[in-house]
Amino acid sequence: MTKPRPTGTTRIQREKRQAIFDAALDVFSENGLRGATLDQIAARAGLSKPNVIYYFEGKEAIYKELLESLLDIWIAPLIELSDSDEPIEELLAYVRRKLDMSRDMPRESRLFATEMIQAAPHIREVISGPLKTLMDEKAALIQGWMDAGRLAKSDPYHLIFSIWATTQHYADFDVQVRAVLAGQDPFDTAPDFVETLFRRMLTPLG
Amino acid sequence: MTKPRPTGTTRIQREKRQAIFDAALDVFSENGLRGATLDQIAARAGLSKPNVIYYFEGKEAIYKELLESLLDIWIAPLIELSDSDEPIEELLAYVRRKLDMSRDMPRESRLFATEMIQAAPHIREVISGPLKTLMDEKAALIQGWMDAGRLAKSDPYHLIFSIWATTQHYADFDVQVRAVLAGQDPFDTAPDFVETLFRRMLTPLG
DNA sequence: GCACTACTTGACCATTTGGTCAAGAAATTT
DNA sequence: AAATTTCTTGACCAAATGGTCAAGTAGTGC
Repeated sequence: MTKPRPTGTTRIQREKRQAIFDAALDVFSENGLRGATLDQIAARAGLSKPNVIYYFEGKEAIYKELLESLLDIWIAPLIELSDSDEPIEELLAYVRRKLDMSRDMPRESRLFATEMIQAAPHIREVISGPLKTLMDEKAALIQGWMDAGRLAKSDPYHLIFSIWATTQHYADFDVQVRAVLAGQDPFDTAPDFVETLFRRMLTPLG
Repeated sequence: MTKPRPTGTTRIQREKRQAIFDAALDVFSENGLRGATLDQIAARAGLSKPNVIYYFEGKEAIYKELLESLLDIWIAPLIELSDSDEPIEELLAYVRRKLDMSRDMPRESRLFATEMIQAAPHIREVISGPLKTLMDEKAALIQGWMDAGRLAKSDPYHLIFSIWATTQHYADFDVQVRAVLAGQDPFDTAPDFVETLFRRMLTPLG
């Protein structure tokens, strides 16, 4: 028998659970699951440690629920990628959305990055299940565009990987990027660069 | 007064310290500094915990010395990037070396990635000092090629970032990449893709 | 106001973990 | 082989940490 937890959705429950999620996102994205402590999360949420445990089963449960609640948001841009008369613009819009997410949701990006680097023990099934299915679907869409000559030919999977890599880099390695750029805001210049990069990659030759 | 540590370089000291570094690279790259334990490191090195402390000041010291000892190796490819009659081939060779490192040294890649994601508290000075200087130098080299019309114009800093991002992605997100590719070895197909990507990006238009 | 439920927390506990220490086992030197 | 130094570890400790619990404090419906 697990201890009873609040299941309803009173105002107070929504607020406190949200506060815990916010705090947990801060802490987990900075230190990973193992490096984070309940005390840190509780302090940053403005709650006592037992109070946090009142709302969640424990540290691991917070982490897992947080990851799962963010997964949908995280892959939404890829889901939105759909057939279009202008495949290049469609893909560049995807690139732009991903770059916007790196700018506006860096903690989420780092959270997923850390989870992936550590072999994704908590979302492995999602990755090799629904995410793979989604990737196959979108790769087929892109392949179709390539076959129709509307897009330069290349490997659709690696294309998506390279979009992920270049855009997420600005969130995950923010410190390094900013140190090297010495004060200049990366997001002032990155959009133009990545657009150029992928436009050249996608545009069929002459 | 800090406790005396072995300073000489006897055979046994070299071997044991190396064994600890190897084990630490495993453990730190999987869990980060805070997520790793001395017991894990000791066990994987085949030593007792006090024995590990005999060779290093402590957990943090192992981490820091490991990071620093790997830094040189890690940035060596960028140092090697130098002036050439064929700038595109020179840069593509750099891309290839970085991709080879992702394939052959994934633990090192993940170690640095985790450190960066966590705001690089242990190598910040290196990043904003020597690494920035190196980047400025290489960016100027690349800018020179662009000004001479031998390379398509773009932002040299972002160009290097995108090379880092795309190549390191295959090491850091190995699990995800392999899950999506369903058994196919990423490194069979990645080299061609990244070469195409950057060749198109670098080749001046008509 | 009263009864009842939802919420909150100080004090506490068991385990994990970074690190110490004294004493012994191997090497090495003389 | 005796003396000396280097290496090794079982037992131990203090702090950190995930989690519990009983007792109390708000809310809420009547």
